[in-house]
Amino acid sequence: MEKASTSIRSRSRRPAADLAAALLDAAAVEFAAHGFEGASTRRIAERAGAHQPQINYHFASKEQLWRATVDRLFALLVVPDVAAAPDPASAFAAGVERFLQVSASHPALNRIVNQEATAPSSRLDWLVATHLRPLHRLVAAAWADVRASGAGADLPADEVWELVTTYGALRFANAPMLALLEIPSGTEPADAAEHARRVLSVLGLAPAPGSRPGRR
Amino acid sequence: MEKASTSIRSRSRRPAADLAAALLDAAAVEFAAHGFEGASTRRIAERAGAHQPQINYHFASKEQLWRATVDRLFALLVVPDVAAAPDPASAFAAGVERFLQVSASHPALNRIVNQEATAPSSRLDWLVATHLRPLHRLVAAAWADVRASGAGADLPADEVWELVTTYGALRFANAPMLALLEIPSGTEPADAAEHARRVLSVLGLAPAPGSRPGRR
DNA sequence: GTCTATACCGAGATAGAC
DNA sequence: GTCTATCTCGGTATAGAC
Repeated sequence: MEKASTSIRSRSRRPAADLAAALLDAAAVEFAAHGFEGASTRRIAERAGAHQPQINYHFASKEQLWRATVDRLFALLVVPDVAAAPDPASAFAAGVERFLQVSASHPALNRIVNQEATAPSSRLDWLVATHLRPLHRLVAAAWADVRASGAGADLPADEVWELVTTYGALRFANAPMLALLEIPSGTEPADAAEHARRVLSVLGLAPAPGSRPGRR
Repeated sequence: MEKASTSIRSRSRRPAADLAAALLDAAAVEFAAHGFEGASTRRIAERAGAHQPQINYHFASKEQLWRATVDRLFALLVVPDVAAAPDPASAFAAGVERFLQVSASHPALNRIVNQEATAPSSRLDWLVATHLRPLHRLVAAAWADVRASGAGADLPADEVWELVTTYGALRFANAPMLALLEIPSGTEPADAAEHARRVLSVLGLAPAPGSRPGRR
């Protein structure tokens, strides 16, 4: 599409950590747009302003680069303040909003997950075992707390997971398609917050900034 | 993964139309699993029990094969009985169920759409202009009728479109991932019908086999 | 219409000078 | 650590015998 800078940086002119980070940023974009098999290390390197063999130097292989990219994206989901919410319902709502904020600002996360989700592969096995299953467990436990506190709609935890990861996240992951359909899908924090409100409303956790949860 | 049959059919032993259909079936699976760029015409031909150059004979190019594959999948969505429903709400519900039945029996449809949805491309332009925009218009008009009849939840048409295409369809498109998460997602007609009931419930069109629409 | 053979290109990865 | 040069493989597409 477009050159990273004017051309490739001259010579050994960047701290190694910076280059690794630039490669990971570029890899996220390319893997998200073309999938693992469709993405090319040449284009990733070009986007990062580097030469293609640099990838094999800093990462062992294309697959290792992919894993490092995924690790970096999922790390954005860990919330700094654990359990700083007054009740299970607002804690859950805060988690959903956090997820959607990251989904809006880093659409590569859900794009990569959905690219892998449609076919069995060693990458999908790793993705589920390393990242998705722990998250899924966390969400299930948190939803059980919400329900035990009397809040939330009468939905099983798996339905909640599906609603949040599909209806919640795809608005940002599929932004190029929605734009062509003229369905507005802003990615500013305020847009993500508004979308989170809609998702939470389906979950029976209506506005909930203060309290007053259990609706339905 | 696995050979189509024992090996490639001996010689000119299949009507041309059959081979074209077999190639389209194989293409749907491969494009759905690996995306346009990740799929290979060699594997598609192999899966169809044909030789790779046959693809360029029956279809002009990989891209033309892809378009023919998409056309064939979207053709499954056209309902034979138009306007055979007593009221807008049950007509809408029948359309949603039809969509989810096809999504369950032919997961390639939504997989291919989602593969393309994440990045601009000439394929996405064609997909939206040819198939998605007409469908989107149809759904918007049908939802307006539902709302005018006093039925359905207080949601804008675009939200309804998003809910149906994401929460509704991804359960089947992402089945390999959901299986690893041990989230049950059967693809039998009864499973699809049950899922349709859940989706329709979110839309405020609860059971609605007979009538009694407007809930919320 | 179908086959074999192959042209041509771009992929990921490696060697070795600097 | 970074570069150029190159290896090997698999991709799409085409030529031409049958």
